[in-house]
Amino acid sequence: MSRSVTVYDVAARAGVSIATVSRVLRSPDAVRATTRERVREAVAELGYVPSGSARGLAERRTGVLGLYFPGFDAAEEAPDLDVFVDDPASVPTFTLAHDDGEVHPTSLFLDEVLRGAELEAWKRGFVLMIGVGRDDPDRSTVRDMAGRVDGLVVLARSVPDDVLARLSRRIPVVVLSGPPRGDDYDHVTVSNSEAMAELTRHVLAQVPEGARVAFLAGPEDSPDGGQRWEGFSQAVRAAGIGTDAVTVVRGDFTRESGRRATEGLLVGGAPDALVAANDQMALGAIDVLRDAGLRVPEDVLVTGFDGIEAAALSRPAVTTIRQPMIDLGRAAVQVLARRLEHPDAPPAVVRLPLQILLRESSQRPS
Amino acid sequence: MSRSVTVYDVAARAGVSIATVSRVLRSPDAVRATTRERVREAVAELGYVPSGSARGLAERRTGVLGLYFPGFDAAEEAPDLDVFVDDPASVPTFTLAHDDGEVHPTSLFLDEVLRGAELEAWKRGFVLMIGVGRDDPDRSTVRDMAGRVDGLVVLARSVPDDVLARLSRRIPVVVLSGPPRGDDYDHVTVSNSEAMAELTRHVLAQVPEGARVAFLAGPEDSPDGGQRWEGFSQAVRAAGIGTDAVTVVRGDFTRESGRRATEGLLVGGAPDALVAANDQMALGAIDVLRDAGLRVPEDVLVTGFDGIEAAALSRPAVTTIRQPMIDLGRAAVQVLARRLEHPDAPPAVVRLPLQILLRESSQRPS
DNA sequence: TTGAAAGCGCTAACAT
DNA sequence: ATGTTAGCGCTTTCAA
Repeated sequence: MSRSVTVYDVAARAGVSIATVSRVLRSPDAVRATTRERVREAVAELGYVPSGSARGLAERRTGVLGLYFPGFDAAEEAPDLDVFVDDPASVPTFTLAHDDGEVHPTSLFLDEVLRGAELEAWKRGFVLMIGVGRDDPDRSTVRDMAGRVDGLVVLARSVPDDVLARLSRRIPVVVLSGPPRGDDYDHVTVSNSEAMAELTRHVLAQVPEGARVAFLAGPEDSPDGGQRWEGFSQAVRAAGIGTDAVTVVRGDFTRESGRRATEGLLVGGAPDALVAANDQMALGAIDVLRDAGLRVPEDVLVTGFDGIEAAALSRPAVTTIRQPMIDLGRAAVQVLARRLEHPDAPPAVVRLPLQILLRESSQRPS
Repeated sequence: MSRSVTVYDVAARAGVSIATVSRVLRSPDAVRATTRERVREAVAELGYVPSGSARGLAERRTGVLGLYFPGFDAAEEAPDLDVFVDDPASVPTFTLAHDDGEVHPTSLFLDEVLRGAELEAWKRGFVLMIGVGRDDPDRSTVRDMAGRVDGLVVLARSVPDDVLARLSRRIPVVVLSGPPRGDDYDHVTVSNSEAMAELTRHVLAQVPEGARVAFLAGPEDSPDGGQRWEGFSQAVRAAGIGTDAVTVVRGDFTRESGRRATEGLLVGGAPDALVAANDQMALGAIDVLRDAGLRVPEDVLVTGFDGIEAAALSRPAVTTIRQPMIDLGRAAVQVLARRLEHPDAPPAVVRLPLQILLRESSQRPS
């Protein structure tokens, strides 16, 4: 591990020039079979692994694609972990705990996007670098990444506009999820509003004329939340429902906020249907409805959005709209790869279909 | 996007030498304030982003750590996704589906390890590169990675021994999860067998003398499965239970295999307690027990292993042992970072505590 | 088919 | 405080 083995070492060992070593690695057919073998042996004997940095520099491409997320953890929340305790005996081998199923509602979304991105990157011969945006004043992480990759996928709104603009002067950038704005980046997104409108129609079809309908909105500054609201309100308007029959309460996408908002809602009397802007809040709403003695779906229809696992496992199972998470990741990398091949193609906007999953919570028993 | 901006461009623009530009970026205090400002302006105006390859080459370190997994997807299973349809109208914006909660039991484990690794890497100023092992004859992905990173975390058994040996000549390698073998790598792992023994004792304490106990084992070649079996059998022996009172059936860690194995088990009569080598199989077992009219935990005690979300959400909630997944990732990166600082320290083995989560499925109502 | 040599963009002595 | 310059390890013409 002292000094790394280089082309020079391999060349010397095989009795050839470094150019030949390079050729054996990159275009083996350009080298006579016997020499090729000699070089390969030297490579194996020395345990040679080419330096990615040197390659990247010479080739002017790194073979790496980047995926940049907004923080899926609060870094400051994570207690320091220090595995190097002085007294090994002080580390228990297990701990016993009574547990009532505390479940971390962490970003399954990002996990799956990541999977899709990795798969597609691999198919195209790239490896994937990931970075997470934390409260990092100058966004040094994403800039670091930009210097090391051939292209970057960033989640919408995870990078300030000016930083993004700067990075995109060096490498192509694809913006994932979130409303395509009229910028010059490639976008990959989903049809939030259309799908929500369709789901709303499905709900409205099941409630009586003049029923009370409620919308449980997300935070004001969420573009996804905004699009979902638009889809809902459009369907409601199209159904000729007056605004007085519609109540809107707002949460912040957490289950707890769904509970609070629903409690507020119930003060004015229970609605016949409750359309939530995401699954977590829908689950929170169901908690509160149940406590209030209301049955879902018999008394109140409830729907969510996202397709998280808890929505499927909950009783009643919650009707929702699933994001094509894996495909979002795959599509983003595809778009990036295409951009690398055609730097001057016009900006692309790819819109992926959502899947509406009809489950118990939205089916009024007839 | 034509030719990238380099130090030379910045230097020219600011009217200084490239060394000064480099200094402004790396040790700003070594440069007079006015020059520093001039350089910074040039950087901003040109949108300069330093090349990671060039840096890596000059510095002899990349600032990147690698995480290599065994394939969490069957690449060949994934249908090709091609987002560039000629007729955009052919792409639906949503699809409607009735759904009964099919849940993908994918590797939550790896997702969380990844999170932990990324967090710790970030704290230490590294970025993370990830790679997935697929049926790739010459393991080119992991070798590619090895050339691009300063250190590598590999999941146990995801890389053949000879390949690993070769990579470790270039960069330090940490092996994650799985039994530490007497090799020269650093290892980070958990106390599978001790925790399983403890859980088994908990179960045995609740069944009558002479009760029938069953173990639902994992695949033969799984080291984790093996260690869990050892913990179980050791506790059973220690309790003075004869081998005739213990039945062992084997599955492959999937829910379906848990069902099949349990069906086979029931042919010989229901056991009083069923200890499964993972959660999925425990859930499958509960499916079958319920269908057979047996109640959990009243008639049969059941336990799992892993701490997946479905185990917490299922009714009855399943007693299990949770892997400290995030901490595994964090610890692996810590060990790697330490190795980078002390290349000659003796190989470390870090063993993280497991958490036994007692839930309904293993508590005989008294 | 092979070798010599010129970069690739940066860092870090060493000079000034 | 700043500039000059020699690498870092590879790829890729261009010659032989």
